[in-house]
Amino acid sequence: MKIGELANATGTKVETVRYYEKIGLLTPPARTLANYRDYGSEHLARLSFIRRARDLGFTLEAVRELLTLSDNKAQSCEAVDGIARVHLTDIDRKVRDLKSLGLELSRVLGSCSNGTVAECKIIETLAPRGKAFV
Amino acid sequence: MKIGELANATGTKVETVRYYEKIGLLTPPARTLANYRDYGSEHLARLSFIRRARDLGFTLEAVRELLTLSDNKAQSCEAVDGIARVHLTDIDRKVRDLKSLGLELSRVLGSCSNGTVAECKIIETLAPRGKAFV
DNA sequence: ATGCACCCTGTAGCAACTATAGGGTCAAGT
DNA sequence: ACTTGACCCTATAGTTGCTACAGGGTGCAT
Repeated sequence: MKIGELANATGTKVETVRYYEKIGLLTPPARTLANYRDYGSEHLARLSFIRRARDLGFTLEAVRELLTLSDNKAQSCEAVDGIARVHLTDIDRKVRDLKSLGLELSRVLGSCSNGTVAECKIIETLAPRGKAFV
Repeated sequence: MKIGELANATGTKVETVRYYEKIGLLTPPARTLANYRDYGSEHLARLSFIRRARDLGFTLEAVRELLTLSDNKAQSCEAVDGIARVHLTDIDRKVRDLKSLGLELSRVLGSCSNGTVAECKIIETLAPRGKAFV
């Protein structure tokens, strides 16, 4: 498929696709006679992963790391373990944060629909954690 | 508290705190005689919210919007409703994505701990959605 | 054969930080 | 009293991750 089709299917800008190729996140695809990029379904899956991981707040470096889990079939268990473990704790935290944020938004929305404007405690849902200052 | 303490308590760089003030996300705090910024606990809560929302992949503009839910006590139900509703669907999707990503990482980790290096299907967990190209 | 929508490379601009330069403040130690 | 080190100030330049031109080629339909 052509770059515009790939971009469209993944909700990406064409320029961004070329950018990912430039920084080595996407392998350069085959070219047509007219020098157009010609992508296959593996590019589609990979780009989709990159975009959604970015949307979840992972940096490109983190994405690159996650992708090596998939790329490098014959790597040591320790490497895989290390990468996966770090990102797992990260993911757990994000799920918790998103859920409490979602709950508070639902609460505000609910009170709104029954006529009153509830006081929004949205900030408190993501209160300081860990080394809080006393 | 001083800017360094606030930054430290929220896992932020001092420069970033000043940047947020410059773009109007944080209200300018009181100053000491020596012209040092002097923050209170409301700044701590607000900055913590901003940082964690950013970490969840919300843009600064989205964060600004979420914060208005909290700031502007006397706003119309429709405005509140609109903002909350948009971000709620966003949050639901993110939770789903994070969970399947987390599951795949757990699977890889599990197979690793029992000696084998499983083939990593991490890319497939965030497969193209919606307008997939056939 | 001529639009029009798409593709190419290259470069410049924007968002959200991050680092550096050049200088002031303050508590601790000597 | 003074200096040293960790902190603060403003202002500005650099980095990351895109995004938007500029200037030109391709390809299909009218």
